[in-house]
Amino acid sequence: MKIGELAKRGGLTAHTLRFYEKKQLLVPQKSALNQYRDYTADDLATAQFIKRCKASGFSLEDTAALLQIKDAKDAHTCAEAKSITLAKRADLQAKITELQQMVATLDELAERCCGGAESAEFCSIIADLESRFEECNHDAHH
Amino acid sequence: MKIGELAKRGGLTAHTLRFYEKKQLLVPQKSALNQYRDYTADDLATAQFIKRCKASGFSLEDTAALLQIKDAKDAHTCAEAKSITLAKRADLQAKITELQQMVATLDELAERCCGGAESAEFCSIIADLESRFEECNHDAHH
DNA sequence: CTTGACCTTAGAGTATACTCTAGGGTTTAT
DNA sequence: ATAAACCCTAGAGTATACTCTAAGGTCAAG
Ligand SMILES: [Zn+2]
Ligand SMILES: [Zn+2]
Ligand SMILES: [Zn+2]
Ligand SMILES: [Zn+2]
Repeated sequence: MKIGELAKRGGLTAHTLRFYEKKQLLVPQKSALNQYRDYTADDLATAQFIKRCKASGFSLEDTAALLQIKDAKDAHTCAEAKSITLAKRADLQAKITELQQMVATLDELAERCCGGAESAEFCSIIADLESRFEECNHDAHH
Repeated sequence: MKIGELAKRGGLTAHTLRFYEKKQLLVPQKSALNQYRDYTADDLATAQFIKRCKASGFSLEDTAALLQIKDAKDAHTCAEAKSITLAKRADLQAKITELQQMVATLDELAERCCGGAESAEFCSIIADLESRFEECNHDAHH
């Protein structure tokens, strides 16, 4: 099938498919006649594999490694696949922890600010970011 | 003070300070004599304000808005500051939820794979990503 | 046979936040 | 006075994952 059909069936764009090809993730045959890309059903399966990798949080680099395993299973091991998976899990968990810390900080910032239409002169958020750590002085502007 | 001193005292690099200047976050005076940047104590405070914004999860764009409030408090309100803060909180929370979903998926992938040195032919991780959803066939390679 | 839909390539643009380089001038200390 | 250390600008490079454009060739329907 041509690139447009694979794009439609795979739920991605022709641009993205050409990008994946440049990255060696999905390299189709080319028609000898007109140089159009000619994708097979296997190529569609690979496109879906890539989408699942993405949905699971893998980078394109991880995905390339997983594709290598998929395409030559005998030459690879469960250990490799699991190692990639657990490494990514650890990455994401670290990122989550970092973001949760930020959310906690933002909660602290927000909960002490009145959020009103008054001047920010006594705003606790600005004060905290300035490291003055004063209370949002409500008496002063309410 | 010159850029190197502010960098050292603020815990960032001169490159970063020039970058922030290009982004209009922190624009110092320039010495008439030699065109060297001339930072004040207030500029140092601003650099620290920016660092705290970053640590709280704000983008440089958010930070620019917060700096505008900080530098003209009378012209801004608590509502503005709180709105930026809560919007960022929501962003980060959404990102966390997305990442947690990915971690859950990775956990499912990993827990059924033996992680052994055997061929990946029957690896549940690869099978799942191929959407075959088989069990990691341990009998086959153990 | 023409029109519109689709295909090709190479390369630039988007977003975020830096990070670094080249080429050249200034300051400071010995 | 000279060398190390520091400063300047403009612009390119890094990372990730696309996204789009320009200029042109091909295909299918009426
Ligand atoms: Zn208030
Ligand atoms: Zn406030
Ligand atoms: Zn196994
Ligand atoms: Zn396995």
